[in-house]
Amino acid sequence: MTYNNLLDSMIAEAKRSKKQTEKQQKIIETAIQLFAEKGYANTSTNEIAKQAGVAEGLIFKHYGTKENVLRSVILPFFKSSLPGMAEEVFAEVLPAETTTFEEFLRAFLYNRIQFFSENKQILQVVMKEIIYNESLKKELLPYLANEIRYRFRKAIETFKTKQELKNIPTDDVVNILLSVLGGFIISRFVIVDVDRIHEYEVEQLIQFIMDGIRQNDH
Amino acid sequence: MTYNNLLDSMIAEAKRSKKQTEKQQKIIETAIQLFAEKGYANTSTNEIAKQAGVAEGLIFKHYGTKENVLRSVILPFFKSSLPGMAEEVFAEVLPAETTTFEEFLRAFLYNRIQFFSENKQILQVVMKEIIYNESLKKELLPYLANEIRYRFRKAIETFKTKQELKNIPTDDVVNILLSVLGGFIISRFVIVDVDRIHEYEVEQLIQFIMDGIRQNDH
Amino acid sequence: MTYNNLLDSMIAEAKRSKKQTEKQQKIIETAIQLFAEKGYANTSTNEIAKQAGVAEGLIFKHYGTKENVLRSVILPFFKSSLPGMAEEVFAEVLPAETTTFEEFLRAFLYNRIQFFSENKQILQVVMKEIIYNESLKKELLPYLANEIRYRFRKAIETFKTKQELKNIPTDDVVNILLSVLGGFIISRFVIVDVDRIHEYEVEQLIQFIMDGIRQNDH
Amino acid sequence: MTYNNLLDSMIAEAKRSKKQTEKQQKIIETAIQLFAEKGYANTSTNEIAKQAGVAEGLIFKHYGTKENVLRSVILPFFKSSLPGMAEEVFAEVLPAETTTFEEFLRAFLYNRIQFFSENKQILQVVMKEIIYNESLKKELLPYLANEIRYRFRKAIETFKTKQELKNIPTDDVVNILLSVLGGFIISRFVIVDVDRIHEYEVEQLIQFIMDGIRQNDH
DNA sequence: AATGAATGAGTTTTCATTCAT
DNA sequence: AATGAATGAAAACTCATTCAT
Repeated sequence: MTYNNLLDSMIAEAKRSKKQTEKQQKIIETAIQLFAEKGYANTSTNEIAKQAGVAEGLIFKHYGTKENVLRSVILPFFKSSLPGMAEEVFAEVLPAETTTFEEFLRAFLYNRIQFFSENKQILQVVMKEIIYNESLKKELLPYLANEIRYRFRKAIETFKTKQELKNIPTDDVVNILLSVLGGFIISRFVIVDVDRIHEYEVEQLIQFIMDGIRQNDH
Repeated sequence: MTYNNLLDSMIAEAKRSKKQTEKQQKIIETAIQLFAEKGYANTSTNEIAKQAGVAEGLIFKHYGTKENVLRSVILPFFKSSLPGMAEEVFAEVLPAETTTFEEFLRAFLYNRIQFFSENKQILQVVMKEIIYNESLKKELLPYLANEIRYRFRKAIETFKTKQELKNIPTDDVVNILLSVLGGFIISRFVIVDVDRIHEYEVEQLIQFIMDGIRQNDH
Repeated sequence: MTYNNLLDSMIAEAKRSKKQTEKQQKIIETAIQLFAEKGYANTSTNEIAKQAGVAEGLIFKHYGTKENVLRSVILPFFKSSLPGMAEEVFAEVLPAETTTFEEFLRAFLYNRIQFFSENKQILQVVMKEIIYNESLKKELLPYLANEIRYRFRKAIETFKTKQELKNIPTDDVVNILLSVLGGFIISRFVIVDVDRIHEYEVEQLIQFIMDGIRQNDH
Repeated sequence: MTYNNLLDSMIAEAKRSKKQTEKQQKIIETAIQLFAEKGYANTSTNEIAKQAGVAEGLIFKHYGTKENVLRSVILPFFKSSLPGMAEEVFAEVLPAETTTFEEFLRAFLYNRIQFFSENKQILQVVMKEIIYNESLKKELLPYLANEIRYRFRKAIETFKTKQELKNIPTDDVVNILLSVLGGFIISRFVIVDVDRIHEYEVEQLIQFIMDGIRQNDH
C-alpha cells in the first residue's frame, strides 16, 4: 500500500475500473469468496484465476497487483456500507416525534444485521485485513469510526434532550455503544461465523443495552 | 493442522518441548512478536531465524514445521489463560457472602484486562489465527467458550438466587455477557490495538452492563 | 531473427510498410526513443503503445512482432546512413584537384558528426543491438564495414599517389582509421552520450590523425 | 540499482560474499559467461541455475536479486582491472631514465590487451551494461575515466618535459589517447568480438599514435 | 544442539501475441 | 485501420523444509 490516503486510492481504483467486463466481475467475485474463506495471504492469484475461469495474467492486466484486487474488493463494500451505516436509518426513524431511542436502536440494528448478513464474506475480508494490515487499520478504522460516531452522537443528543437516556456524557455512550454493537456483530459474523442472527438474540441485546442486567429494585 | 484434536496435539507439543534451551525461547519470543505484528502467513521462518539470531534450520530441528511454532506460541497462552478465565476470580471473590455481582464483574474484568494487556501480542496472534484458521476456530473456540460459559453460568445462578439480577434465562445472560465482554476486549486489544484500557472506560462499561442506558423513570 | 539474410528481410520489411499511417509513424518514433533510452529488451510493447497513444494490438497489426519493430527502426537509418557514409563527401570533395587528405578527412568527419548527432538515438539503438544481437552483428557489421572500407580505400589510394600519406599498406591505414574514427564517434555518442561534439575536439582529432603526438625533431 | 554510490555497493556486496561456496562460484562463472554471450536482460535466472547445476532458489539465497548477481560479476573485475589500469605499468616502465614514450605506450598497451583478452567476457558484460544502465554509466564511467586520466596525465607531463611529445595541452592529449585506445580496445573486444589482437596491429596503432599518417615532408 | 548451504515447489508478476468487435 | 480484452508461457522471486557437517 503505497498510497498515502487509502480511501482516495480506493476511489481512484474504482473509477479506473468503471465498465467492468464479465471476466473482471468474475475475478472480484471469486476473490471475495476466496479471501473470505482463506484470507488474503493464503489465496494465490493462480487459485483465483482458475476458479474464476480466466488466465492468471488477466488479473494483473486489470488490477496490476494482487493487493489492488483486495482494494477492488473492499472499496465497493465501503462505498455501499458507509452511507447506509446509519444515515438512512436515521432519516427514516428520527423524524417521527414519537420515536423512542429503543425503536431507533432496533431499526438500526436490524438494518445493519441485514446488510452484513448479505455481505458476510466481504465483511470478513475487511475485518481480517484490517486486523493484519497496519495501513488499512490506520486509515479505514478512524474514517469508519468517525462516520458512525458523528451520526450516533446526533441521535444520542436528541434522545437525551427528550430525557429518554441517562445523563452520561454523549461521547461515552457512543463509545460503549460502538464497542457493544461492533463487538456483537463482529463476534457473530466474523469470529463465530454464523449464518444469521436470530431475532430473539437481537431483542435480548436491545433489552440489555437499554436496561442492563441488574434487578431494578435492588 | 493434521491432528484431529488440536488441543491434544498442543499438549503433546508442550511435552515434547519441555526443557527449552535459550535459543528455543528466543525463537518463540520472536515468533510471538512477528506473528502478532504481521500475522502468521506473512512471517517467514527465515525472518524469525534472523531476528532471533539463530540458524533457520534450528527452528525445524526443534519444532519440525512452521505450524508447530505457531502451536508452541498458542499453547502456553491457553494453558495460562484458561485457568484464570474466571476460576481464580471466582475463588477469590465469591466466598464472601456480601459480594455483589457488580463487584464480581469488576474483579473479573480488571483481572482479565491485566492479563491480556500483559499478553497482548499473543492474544492478537490467537485471535488472528482463529479468524483465519478453520480448524483452530472449530476446536479452540467452542472449548474456550464452554470453559468460560460454564464458570459464568455458576456465577450468574448464584447472583440470580440473591435477586441481584433480572430474571432473564441464565444462558441468555451468559451469551450477552460473553458478546459484550469479548467484543469489548477484542475490539480494544486486537482491532484498535490500544496499549492499555483506562479505568474510566472499565467503570463505564460496568455501569452500562449493570443498568443499561435508559433513564430509569422513563 | 529467423531471416537468413537480415538485410533482405529489412528491405522486405520496408516495402511492406510503405505508406505509413500517422499512428504507425508515432509507434516508430516512440520505439526509437524508448529503445535508445532503455534498450530493446527492456522496453515492452505495452510501454510503446501507451506512450505512442495507440492500442497495443495495433503494433502487432502493423509489424507482426516486436522484433520487426526493431527492424523498422533500424532499416531506414541504414538506408539513409550508408549512402552518406562517404560517397557524397567523396563526390563533393574529391573532384577538386587541390583537395588535401586533411581537407577530405575534415569534410567527412563534420558530415558524419552532423548526421549522427541528428540521429543519436537511432545510432544508440543500432549499436546496442549490434552488441547484443549475434545475427545483427554478423550481418550488419561486415556489410557496414565493407561499404565504408571500399570507399575509404579509394580515397587513401588517391592521396597516397599524391604522396600526401605515409607509405603504409592501404588496408592498414583504413583499419586504423576505422578504429579511430569509429571509436571516437561511438565513445562520444553511445558510451558517454554527449549531446554534441565540439569543433575544437574535432580539429584536435584531425591533427592527431595526421601527425600523431611525437615531437617532430625527436 | 538503489544504492547511491554504486562502487560502494559493489564493495559492500563483495564483503558480504566473502567465503564463496563452490556453487556460489559456479553461479558467478555461469552468469559471466551468459551475460557476456546474450546480455544481462536476455539471460534468465532459470538459465543460469540450470547451466550452473544449482537450484534457482540458491541464486536468490546468495544474491537476493538478479541485479545483485550482475554486481557480483562486475565488482571483482573492477577491483582487479583498476589497479592494473596503469599503475603497475607506470611503475615498471617510467623509472628508467631512458624509457621513451613509445616504449611506455607499448608496455601499457600490451599489458591492457593481455588483461582484457583474458577477461574478454567480463569486459563485454561491463561495457554492455554501462551502455544500457544509466546509473552504472553515471557512476562507473567517470570513476574509471578519472583513474586513468590522472595516471596518464602524469606520464604525459613527464615525457613532455623530456621534449618527446608535441606541445599540445596535456588534457587534450589525454582525451585523444583515451578515445583512441579505448575505441580501439572496445571496438575489437566488444563490438567485433575478436579472440585476440595481433602484434602487427598493435605496432601499427603505436606508429599511428606517435606519428600519424601524413607523409613527413609534405 | 546448532549451523547454513541447498532444494524445489509455489508465488506474484511481466509480456509478446491473438482475436473478437 | 484500430481497439482492448484475453491468453499463456516465462520471468523473478519466496519460502518451508532437508541435510551434511
